Amino acid sequence: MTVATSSPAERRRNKIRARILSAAESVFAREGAEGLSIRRLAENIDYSPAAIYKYFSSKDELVDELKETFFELILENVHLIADRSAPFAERARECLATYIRVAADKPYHYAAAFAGESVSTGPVDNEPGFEESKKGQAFNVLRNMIAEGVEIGAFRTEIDPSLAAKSVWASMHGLAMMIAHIPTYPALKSGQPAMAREAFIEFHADQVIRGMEAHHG
Amino acid sequence: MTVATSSPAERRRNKIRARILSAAESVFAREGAEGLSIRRLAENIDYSPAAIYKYFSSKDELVDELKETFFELILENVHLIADRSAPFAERARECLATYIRVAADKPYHYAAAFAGESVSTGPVDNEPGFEESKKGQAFNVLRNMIAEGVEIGAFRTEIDPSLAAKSVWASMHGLAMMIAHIPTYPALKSGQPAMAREAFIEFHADQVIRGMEAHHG
DNA sequence: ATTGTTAGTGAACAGTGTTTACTTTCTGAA
DNA sequence: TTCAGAAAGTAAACACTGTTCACTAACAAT
Repeated sequence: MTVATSSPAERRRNKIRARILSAAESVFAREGAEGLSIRRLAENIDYSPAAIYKYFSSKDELVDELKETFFELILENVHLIADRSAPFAERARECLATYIRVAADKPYHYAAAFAGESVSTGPVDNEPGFEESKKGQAFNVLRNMIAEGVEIGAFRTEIDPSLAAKSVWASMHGLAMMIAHIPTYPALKSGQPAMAREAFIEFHADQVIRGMEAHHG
Repeated sequence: MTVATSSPAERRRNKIRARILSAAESVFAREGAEGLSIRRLAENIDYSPAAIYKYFSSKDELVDELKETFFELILENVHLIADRSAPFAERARECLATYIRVAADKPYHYAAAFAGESVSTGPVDNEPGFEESKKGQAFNVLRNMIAEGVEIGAFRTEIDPSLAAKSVWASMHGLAMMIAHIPTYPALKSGQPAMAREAFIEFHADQVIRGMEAHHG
């Protein structure tokens, strides 16, 4: 407890850690988790492979940090829309669309964030730590938005926001995954005019929201 | 062109091929693609690792066959529902739910079928061979069902079945992936009573269909 | 019986993530 | 300033992976 929380050695260490992460990030973004090998990474930053293990206990841990950072990015972008003072309908649709856009921008990150090497890795609900994780926070934004929709009468009253949020998230997750794995999604038959991705994203978000809407009259 | 299409040698070969696939299938179902190694597989069937390569040109090709067989299973099950003479609304919802149930039954298969090793592997649309693939056929069942819904006035008239089918598929794909990667999905907060998976599947399918429904009156 | 194709193999190649034993470098206190 | 101890960094090995190659043994057809 002398110099707050940063000795020279410590700062140096963090810098190197960041350099490793940065090098890893750029390879990962282009070639995904399989393409990112410890040996290649070590070569990129002029270290020995073993050196990496002084900063990360495993490749998984390293990749996990990339994933967390990525979900921070999603969360930021979604928050930007969610906190806007636009009409509810528009705000809701844009939140969902933004989620997809960010995912589409870094397909490998998105796919890896869910398709963790081992099935059932990472907290997604229930387990302690979900509320605090970036994923958990993103989920909360979504749930609150749905709750607002129910309150103002835009969505059906019998809708449980927690439950619906899971359904909506699954739907958006599906499109995000499709785009992540198929660069040309949504490709159409060669004969027809191809619908632009952006338009499709809006259509999809619209469909998902329609599923919750109330119909007075 | 002598004995039609089956010499003794050929039948023997197909038998061994099937034995390899069968052994691979059971390992794959339990541990996924990563857990299925050529060496372990070879040991299981008392062959040398190199022998496998006399029957399959690569591990990918072997796994691809498992995936195709799996999608055949999905297609069969969905067809069973689609061809039933039940009310449209029920038929539609059960088609979607069935897709999820089969996926949930073999999570590794489902996840692998989409998250092929290399991004953009396998035809998903546009590319030649999609119409003929099991995936393509499943897509067609879905599109036809939506077209029927539009025709009988259950769905909005402005809906394009091809387009909507992609959106709906994405939504179901999302839930299937969630379940595939998180064995306990949809887990709820420890305080609340957990909603059963089956009920959640129906809820989700219902939401997705609602997104297309017309509202007369 | 001889040829040629096919089935099957052991050993190696080129990778992978990770660990261990070792050296060097730096830091913090006597 | 010296000196112990921790930390940084490494070469080499371990235990895997998918895959290929040269080779032998078995079988089919002429």
